[in-house]
Amino acid sequence: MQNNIQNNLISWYNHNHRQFPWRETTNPYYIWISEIMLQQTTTEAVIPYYKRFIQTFDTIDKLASASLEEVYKLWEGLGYYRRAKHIHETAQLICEKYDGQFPDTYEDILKLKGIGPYTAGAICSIAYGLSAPAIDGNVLRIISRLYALTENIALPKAQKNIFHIVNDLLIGYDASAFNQGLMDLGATICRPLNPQCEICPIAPFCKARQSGQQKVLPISIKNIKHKEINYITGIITYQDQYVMIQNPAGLLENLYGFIQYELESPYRFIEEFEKQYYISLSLVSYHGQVKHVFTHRTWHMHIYHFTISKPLSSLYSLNDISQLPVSTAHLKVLKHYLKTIE
DNA sequence: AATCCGGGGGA
DNA sequence: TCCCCAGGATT
Repeated sequence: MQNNIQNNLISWYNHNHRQFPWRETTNPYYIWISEIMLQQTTTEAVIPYYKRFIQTFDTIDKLASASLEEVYKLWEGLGYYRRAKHIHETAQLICEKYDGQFPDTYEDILKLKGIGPYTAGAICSIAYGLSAPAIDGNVLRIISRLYALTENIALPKAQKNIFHIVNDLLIGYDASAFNQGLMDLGATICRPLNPQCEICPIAPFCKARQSGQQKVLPISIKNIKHKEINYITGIITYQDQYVMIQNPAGLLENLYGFIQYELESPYRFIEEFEKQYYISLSLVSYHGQVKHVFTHRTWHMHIYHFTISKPLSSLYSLNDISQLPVSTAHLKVLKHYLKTIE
């Protein structure tokens, strides 16, 4: 066998690849679910969610007939909740349009909601053995080093260039092993910091290593803007029940949480709440603050306990709440609040 | 092209 | 702290 990038990588992958539950199947439905969960999410975080998900919905049909709420609950804590919504919608579309069979061409797969170029390529190559690139963060880094590319890989132009490079490399080779080989190489050897070039199967072909630039490349410069927001977060109770609302479109869409306003005083919270719900609030106590960091913002949630004198529609007991999909931020708030009233 | 969309872990 | 992670949709 010829000694080249492709053969070295594929052979290395076949002998050294990592074990994951989604690598025990080529069922397109399972590969699809795993690839959606793996978007911007570490493999270790995905494992328990993946197992639980396919155990609960072992067929596309069962996923399609489930309620959206049930799918959100299985996604609770994983983040990027639109993924759950898209998976649910897409399962229903597959049942109607494709008779419950996951589509098997790149074009059809790419049309599905929540599936972009990376995920379409991954599903095509892993589930169907089709020759399609799957360009993720690992591949951008590896190809940048392999060819000593000096462009900023955060830019779409650089990413398109890399797509074409991988597309050419793939022709005539095992796309599944090649694509997954790049992922494993990026995760274990060609890591962002301190790449292990001594044991890399494609080191002889690496331009960055040849020129001593392996600790400089890739160039990856991103614009980061981080906002900090203060919230008055209201724990509003009626007897032993809590007011929880479902978030509108935007951050944490459709997840449940406590009512919070971007204000500086709990007294202004009362004004705002009464204006919106026409129910009077009594301020009872302060319970400290909880910080939650998102990628683009940080919430400082100042927790106040209020009571209402008559019931509101969205009241839930603690037992009810455990059945609702709730954001990690507000699960932290609830836990903190309960600890302070022990 | 820029911005939004979560949460966790490593250094 | 900062950065990254098997990215995609929207504007």
